[in-house]
Amino acid sequence: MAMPLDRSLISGLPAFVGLEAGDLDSILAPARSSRFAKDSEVFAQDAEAEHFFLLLSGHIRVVRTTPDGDQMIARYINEGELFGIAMAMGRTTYPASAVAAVDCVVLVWPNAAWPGLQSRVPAFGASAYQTMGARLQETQARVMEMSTQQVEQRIASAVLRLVTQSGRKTSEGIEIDFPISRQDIAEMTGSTLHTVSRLLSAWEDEGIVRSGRQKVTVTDPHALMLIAENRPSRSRK
Amino acid sequence: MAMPLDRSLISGLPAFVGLEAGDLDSILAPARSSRFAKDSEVFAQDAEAEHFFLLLSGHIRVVRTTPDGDQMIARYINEGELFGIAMAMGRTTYPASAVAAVDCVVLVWPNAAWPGLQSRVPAFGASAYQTMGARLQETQARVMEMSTQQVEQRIASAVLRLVTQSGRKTSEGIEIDFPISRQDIAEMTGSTLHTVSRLLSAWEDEGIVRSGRQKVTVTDPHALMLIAENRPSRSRK
DNA sequence: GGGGCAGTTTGCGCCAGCGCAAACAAAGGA
DNA sequence: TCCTTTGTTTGCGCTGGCGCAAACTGCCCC
Repeated sequence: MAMPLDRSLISGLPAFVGLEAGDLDSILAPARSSRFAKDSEVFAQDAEAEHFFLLLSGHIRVVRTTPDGDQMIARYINEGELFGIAMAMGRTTYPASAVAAVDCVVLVWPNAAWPGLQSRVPAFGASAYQTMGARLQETQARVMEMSTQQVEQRIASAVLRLVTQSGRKTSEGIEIDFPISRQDIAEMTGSTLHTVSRLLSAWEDEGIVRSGRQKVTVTDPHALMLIAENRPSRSRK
Repeated sequence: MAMPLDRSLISGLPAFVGLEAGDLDSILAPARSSRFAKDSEVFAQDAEAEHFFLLLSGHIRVVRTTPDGDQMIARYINEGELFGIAMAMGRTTYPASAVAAVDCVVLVWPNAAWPGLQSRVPAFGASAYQTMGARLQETQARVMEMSTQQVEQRIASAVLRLVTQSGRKTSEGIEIDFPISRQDIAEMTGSTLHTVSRLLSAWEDEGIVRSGRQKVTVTDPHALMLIAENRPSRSRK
C-alpha cells in the first residue's frame, strides 16, 4: 500500500499519547500496514527477525514450540500492542511464532527503522522497553504461579486475565472476544485440554461460566477470583 | 567511601567492553561501592526502588515471595551483572528481594543517575536493556520447561545451568561455587526439597554428582545433560 | 569438646491431574 | 442434505511427586 498511513491510526494508543503530529508521522513513515487472515502466521519461530509489528486490530497468539513438538502459548497480543520486537531484546531471530487468532490488521516496520526511530522519537523506544519490562513482569508472575498454585487456580487466573484484557460484555456476562479452545487454555497454563474441559464443565454447573465451542463467557467473575485465590468459599461437592 | 572508584573495577565487564576511559568514569562517578555480608538483604521486595546495582564479587539470590508466604528463587546474579534495575522496567518498587548468598561487593547507583547515564553513555542503557531482554528470554524458557518437562529434567537443567554459570573446577568435577541447599534448588524448579534430595541421592549412586551440605559437584555433566533432555540412555533401576 | 541447630535423607501413603479411549456435537463444505 | 472435520465431554485407571514424619549428620558456637 503506497498511500501514507494516517497518524490517527496510532494517535490514540497508550504507547503514543502526548506525541506531536510530527513525531507520529516520523513513526509511521517507515511502516506499512498489512492484513493477516485468521490462522495465518505473522512470523515464525527461529526465523530471521526482519520486522517488528504493532497490532491495529484483531488478536494474535504467540506460540513457542519445543524441539520435540510440545507447544505452549506464550501470550496473546491485544490491539495497540507492539510485538515481534526481537531486536529490542538483542535477538536476531524470533523466539516464538505469531499466529492471527482472528483476521488482523498489523503495522509492519523493517528492523532497519528501529535505530532511527529510537533516536528521533525517544518516547517510542521508551515505550518499547516498557513493553518488554511489563512482559518480563508477567512472565515471572507466571513462573511463580506455576510453582505455587494448583491447576484449578492457574486456569481460573488465566481465564480472568483473558476476560479482563480482551473481554466483551454480552447479555450473559463477559466473553473472551476471540475463539479460544480448551487446548489453548491448557497450553497457557501448563495443563491438558481434558483437565480444562472438566473444570469449565464444573464451573458451568456452579453458574460461574458459560462456555461452548471455542468460546468462554464468565458470568460470575467474583466467584472466579475466589477460585484463583483459593478461597474455599463455595460449595465443593 | 569518598574515594573515587577506579575504572578498572568495571573495564573488564562484558557489559562495558570497548568503552573509553571517560565513559567509564562517567558511569562510576555517581556510584559508590558497598559490602553485603552473607545472608544480608541488598533490597527488599515491594520496597521503593531507589537504587540500581552491579555485582562486583560474590553471588546474589533473587527471591520472590507470594502474599501467602510461598517463596521462589527467581535467579542468581553472577559477578559483573546488573540487578535491581526496576527503573529500566518502568517500576517504582522492586519486584523481588535480593539476598547475598555469600559476602558480596556491589556497586550502587541512585536511580536519579539513570537518565543522565543513559544519555551520556548510550552503551550503558543498551547494555541494561540487553540484560532485560536476556532475562525475559530465560524466564520464558523456564515457563516452557515447567509446562513440558518432568521434575527430574527440570532439576537436571537447573543444576547444569548453575554449574555452567557459576561453576568452579575441582579435582572431583565442577562445583557450584556458592552454598546452595536442596530447598534452594526446589525453589528454583517448582518442586520440593524432598524430591530434590531423593534425586541428588539417586544421581550420586549413579556417579553423576557428589553433593553434601549446601554443596553440589557435578562429576559427569554429560550424563546430566542426557537426563535434562530425557534420553533414557542410562540404567534405570 | 559437646550441645544444638540447620540442613539432609528416607520411608510411607496418598491424591491431583494426566493419559488413554470412546462417544458426542457443532460447524462447514460439497 | 449429508458427511467430514474439528473441537468437546466424560469415564477409568494409574502414577509422579508431594506431604508428613522421623531419624540422621555435619557444623558452628558457647
